[in-house]
Amino acid sequence: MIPRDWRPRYLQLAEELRAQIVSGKLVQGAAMPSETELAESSGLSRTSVRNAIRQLREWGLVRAEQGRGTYVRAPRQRIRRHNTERYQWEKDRALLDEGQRRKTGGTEHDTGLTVDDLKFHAEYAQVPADDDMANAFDLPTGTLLLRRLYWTSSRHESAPLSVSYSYLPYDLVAANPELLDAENEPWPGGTQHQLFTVGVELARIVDEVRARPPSPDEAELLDIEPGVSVLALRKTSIDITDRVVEVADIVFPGDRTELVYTTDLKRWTT
Amino acid sequence: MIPRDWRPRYLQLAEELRAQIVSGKLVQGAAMPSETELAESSGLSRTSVRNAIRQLREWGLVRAEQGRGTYVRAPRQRIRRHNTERYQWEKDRALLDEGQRRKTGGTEHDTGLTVDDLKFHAEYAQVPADDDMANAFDLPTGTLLLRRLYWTSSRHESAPLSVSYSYLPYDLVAANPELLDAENEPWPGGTQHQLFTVGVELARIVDEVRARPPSPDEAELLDIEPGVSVLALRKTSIDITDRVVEVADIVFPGDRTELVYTTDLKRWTT
DNA sequence: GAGTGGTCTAGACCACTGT
DNA sequence: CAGTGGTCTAGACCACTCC
Repeated sequence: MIPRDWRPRYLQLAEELRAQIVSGKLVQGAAMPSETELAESSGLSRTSVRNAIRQLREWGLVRAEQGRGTYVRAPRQRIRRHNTERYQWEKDRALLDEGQRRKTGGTEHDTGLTVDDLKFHAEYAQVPADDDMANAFDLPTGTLLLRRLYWTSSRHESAPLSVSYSYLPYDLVAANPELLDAENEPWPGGTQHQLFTVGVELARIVDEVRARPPSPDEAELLDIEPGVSVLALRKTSIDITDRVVEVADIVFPGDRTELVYTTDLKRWTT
Repeated sequence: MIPRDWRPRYLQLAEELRAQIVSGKLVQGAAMPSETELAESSGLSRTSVRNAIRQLREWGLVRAEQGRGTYVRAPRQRIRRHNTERYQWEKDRALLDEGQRRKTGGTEHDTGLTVDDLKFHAEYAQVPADDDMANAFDLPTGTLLLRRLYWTSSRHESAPLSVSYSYLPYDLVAANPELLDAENEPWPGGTQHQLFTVGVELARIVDEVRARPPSPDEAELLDIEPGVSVLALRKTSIDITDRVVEVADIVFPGDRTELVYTTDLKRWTT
């Protein structure tokens, strides 16, 4: 006797379609049948079909585009970001000469892509610190900050791998006017070398990691479907005088990013 | 002239309700009006009301219970888990005598709660390694593992703060039969002391952090609504002979957990 | 203009919870 | 039992895209 399937029918449909996608029957980039077609072929109402498709979107398997159709997503470029090693590597690199610094950046480190595969975007602005930033920097609310918006995307994929807002105290970086101009990005050697030019050496970096739903803006920028969360990283850089010198809010698409941290433990001395 | 509100009406309703919740007009724990009531009072169909409520659930603001009603969620116990410091602290603690080890555990460290506020659950099983685990341990598929399921919850909140599957090579821990019995949990001094009793000293711990939608089981255990992601942490412990001795998959509710990592940087020696 | 996904309606039956 | 949320139907109109 065949056991009856008591799951809701829209879920059954969602799982049938999922099976077709993972098995390759529906190839990546291909258009799915329209909702009306699916309703007819499955014998369900369009409402139920839409419920099924909502599932598939939350699973990150399909992308729906208003007026065009629903498409099977390509499996995306995944990033593994080894932050512990990355930060030390960036610090070491800040002392190299320009030629060596120019050779490679942090993102290539993570993705295995070369500089030529990547498109880089930077945008600078001067903003007063809101309460949150003032608190993060331990400076008065309203203190002038340099806000830098970055994103980097692969040439093969339009959506960026991450979007990052980096904040620096304006007075700190104004000592080197070149740091105020977005035209100088991508800066060889990155932020740690930029800080080096104004006499700052980092002592430690604190990463706070959360998962949360994307804002509408973030969902569009990162090209993720509603229901897919983002990894939100707040990175706080502290220099050797115990002063917070940079705060960065970095947002990654949750479905293709992995953050890796290594903790080295001190030896027992028994 | 008042600008017309072009957003969908279900979203407008969702935001009205959100405003009532954050302003405290709808107090935490209180029942929301039923869907039928909301439909009447808002002049929308029940379908649209349900769309609005789905939004509120994804925002983590309300909980819907089949047959009972929809309730405003209490703001939840948040955890900030300082893993870098925690792991070193656990290592140091493993060398203390039992009385001192018994005093406190790792979870209190994170939450500020005392031992008495916490309920602890442990469940042991022997399982053969699947491909994933075999790969993580660098052992043949099918190797016998000890699988330990843990969860800890606050007495004031039924849902656990995290759910953790910890895997150990069975042969390794079998050297101390006490380690095979879940009755000995919570073990004073935790896993690092358990490993100490079989002669293992950890050299480093690698954490891999992702965000993903919860499995149905996880959603129920952690009491999160569909659409709220979990933070999934794979923690790999490596001993001083470079052998993987523990792999733990730990799942946190994304809407109330923050993982914190500190990277100490080496001084420049210019 | 034809076809797509997004919104919306007015019903219906069901499983589940409380009394 | 009545009331709740979960599923489902058979329609409708809209904004959008592409031809």
